[in-house]
Amino acid sequence: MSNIILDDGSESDHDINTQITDAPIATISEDSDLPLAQQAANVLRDMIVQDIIPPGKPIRERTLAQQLNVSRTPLREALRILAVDGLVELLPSRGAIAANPSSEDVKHMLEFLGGIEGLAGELACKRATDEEIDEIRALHYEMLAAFARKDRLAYFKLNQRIHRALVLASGNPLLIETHERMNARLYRIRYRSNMRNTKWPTAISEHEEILKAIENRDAVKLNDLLRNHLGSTWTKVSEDGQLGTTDHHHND
Amino acid sequence: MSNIILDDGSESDHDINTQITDAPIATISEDSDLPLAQQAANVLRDMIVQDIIPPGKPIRERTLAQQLNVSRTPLREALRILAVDGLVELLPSRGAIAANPSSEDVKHMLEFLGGIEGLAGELACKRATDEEIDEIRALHYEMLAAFARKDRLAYFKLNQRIHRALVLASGNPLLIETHERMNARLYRIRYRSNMRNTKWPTAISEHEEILKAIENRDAVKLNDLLRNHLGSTWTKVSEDGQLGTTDHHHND
DNA sequence: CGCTTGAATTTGGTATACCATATTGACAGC
DNA sequence: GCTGTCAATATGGTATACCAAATTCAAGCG
Repeated sequence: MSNIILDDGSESDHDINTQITDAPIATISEDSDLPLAQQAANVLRDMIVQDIIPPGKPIRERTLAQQLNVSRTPLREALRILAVDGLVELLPSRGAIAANPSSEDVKHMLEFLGGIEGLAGELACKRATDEEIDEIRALHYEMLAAFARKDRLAYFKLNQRIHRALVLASGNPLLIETHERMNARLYRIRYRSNMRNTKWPTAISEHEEILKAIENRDAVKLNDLLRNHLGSTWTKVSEDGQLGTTDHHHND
Repeated sequence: MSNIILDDGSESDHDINTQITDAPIATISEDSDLPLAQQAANVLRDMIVQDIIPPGKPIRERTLAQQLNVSRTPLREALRILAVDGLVELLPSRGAIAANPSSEDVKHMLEFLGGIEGLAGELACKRATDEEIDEIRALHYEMLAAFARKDRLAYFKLNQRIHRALVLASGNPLLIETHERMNARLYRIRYRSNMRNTKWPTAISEHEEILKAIENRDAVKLNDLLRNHLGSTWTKVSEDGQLGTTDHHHND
C-alpha cells in the first residue's frame, strides 16, 4: 500500500494529510505477529487521524477491505474497535462513517482532554523523575526554536510531545491511554487549528509557565494551567468554517 | 438463556453473582433492532461485570457462541469491543480471557476513577440544575436509610446511583462515558470490597460532605472530596486474598 | 415535469468453511 | 516412573457464502 487511493479513485491530496506525519501509514503484512484485525485497526486509525479518510465519509466494507488486502471479517472487527475509540460512528444497518464531531462535541472533548491533562500533570509533579523533567525542558526549548523559526508544523509536533511526556510522567496507564485516545480523536482538528492559530504567543507563554510548574513540582498550578491551556491552542470552531457542517472540499 | 451454564458444566453459584443486580441478564433476540454483535457485547459485559464469567477465565469462542445462540462472527466482534473497554484481555493467537486486573491495576483504576469523578463534580457544581441536586439529595437520604438498616447491598447500589448522578450532572458526555466504562471494570471488585468494608461510617460522613458541597456548588471542595473518596469505599486489595492471584475457587 | 413505485443492485449482518497453529494426550524410549 | 516426541484434536484467525434490508434508479403515472 504505497499510496492510499480513495473510493472515488482520486488520491487524497488536500491540504494536510501528507504533512501531519512524516512516517507513512503502516502496511498490513501477513507475517506480522499481530492479527489482521489489529493491524487493520491501526492502519484505519492512522487514515482517519491523518484525514486520509475525512470526517463523515462512509466506510464501505468491501471496498476498504480490498484496498487493505484483508477480508471483511477482520476489517469489521477493526471498525468495532475504532467505534469504541470514537474514531468511527456505526450507524445501525447503515454501516460506518469516519467520526464527524460537531463543534459541541469538540468542546466537550477539549474540556475532557484538558481535565485529563490536568490530572496527569498533578500526578506528574509528584512522580516524575528528574530525568523526565529534563526531557520535558529539552522539548520545550526545541519548541521555542520552532516558534522562533515560525515553523508551525514542528511546533505542533513538539507541543504534542511535551503534553504526551507530561502525561507519561503521571505514571497512570489509564490516564496515558485515555489521553492518547482522546488526542487521536482531536488530532486532525487541533492540527488545522494550530496552523491558523492567532494566539500563538499566548500559547508559548503558557508553556513557559507549564515548564516552571513542573520544574517546581507545583501540582495545583500545573493542573490549573493544563486545564485551561487548550483554549490557547485552539481557535474557536465557530470561526473555522469546516467543522460541524458537511465537508465541502471532499468529493464523496 | 434462562440460566448461564459455565464451560465446566457447573452453574455459577458463588457468593455474589445473583445479588449484584436484580435484573436478569438480557437475552439475545433476533428481533432486536441492535446487531447481534452489539447485543452479545452487552450480555457479555454483564456476565463479566456480575462475575458470572470470573476474572482470568478463558473465553472459548465456539462454546460461548453456542450458549448465546450466535455465531462466532458477532461474538468475536463483541470480544473486540469489550477488549477496548478493558473487560476482556486478548492474548494473541491464544484467545480471550475475562480481565484479571492486578492489585496495581486496581490502584491505577481507582486513582483514575477518582480523578474523573472529581472533574465531573467540579463541572456539576457549575452546571447541575436544582432538580438534579434535589435528586442527589433524595438518593443520599435513601442511602442513609440503607445504612441505618445495615443493608449493604442497597447501600452499594444507592452509592453507585449517587456517583452516577453526580457525573451525569457534569454535562460532559465523555466524562459520563469514561466513568461508566471504568465503573464497569471496577464494579465486581468494589462490590466485594463494599460487602466487607469496615470503614462504612467514614464513607457515610464523607457522603454528607459531598452532598453539602454540591448543594453549595463548591466546586473545589467537591472535586477534592470525590478525588479522595474512593479510598473510603475500598478496603485495600492486599487485604483481599483474591485479587492479583489466580482465582482458586473457580474450577477452570 | 415531478412524484410514485418497484425491480435491480449494493450493502451490512450473520453463519459457515477452511486453515494454520497451539494444545493435548498417548505411546515409545530411557 | 519420567521424559521426549508425534499424532490427534481443539482453537483462534481468516475468507467466503448467503441473506435481508437499504439504496438506487428507471419506468410509469399523474
